[in-house]
Amino acid sequence: MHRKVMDEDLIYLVLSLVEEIPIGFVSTYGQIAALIGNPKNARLVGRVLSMSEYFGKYPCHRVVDHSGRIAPHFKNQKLLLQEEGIHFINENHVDIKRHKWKIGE
DNA sequence: ATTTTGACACTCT
DNA sequence: CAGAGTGCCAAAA
Repeated sequence: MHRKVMDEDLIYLVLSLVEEIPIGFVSTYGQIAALIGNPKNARLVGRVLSMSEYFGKYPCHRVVDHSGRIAPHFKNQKLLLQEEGIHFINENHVDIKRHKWKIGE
């Protein structure tokens, strides 16, 4: 029988997708949200990622917002991305047009 | 129960 | 892209 997706399932879904983002690419909260079937709830993805360290190590630094802006209060993110070859157009925006991850590449 | 807050997105300007 | 305005949803106050 069908039951509503609960937080733990959600966390699993989000993190398993984040884990699939290849080195050198970035995804967005909205993209992940759409992939888990909640296109309207990108904020939920951000909430999960904010607690992701508790569940293990995931490449959560490869998730940015729709304009390419990196997460506030996550100072290591820029360095981690640059180490993977991501180009920045300014202090806190990656070149998302160039690096956005498309499923199936 | 109502308001505020936050790792967001979309549409215009 | 930057800013402002509006929509969204869940957790915290």
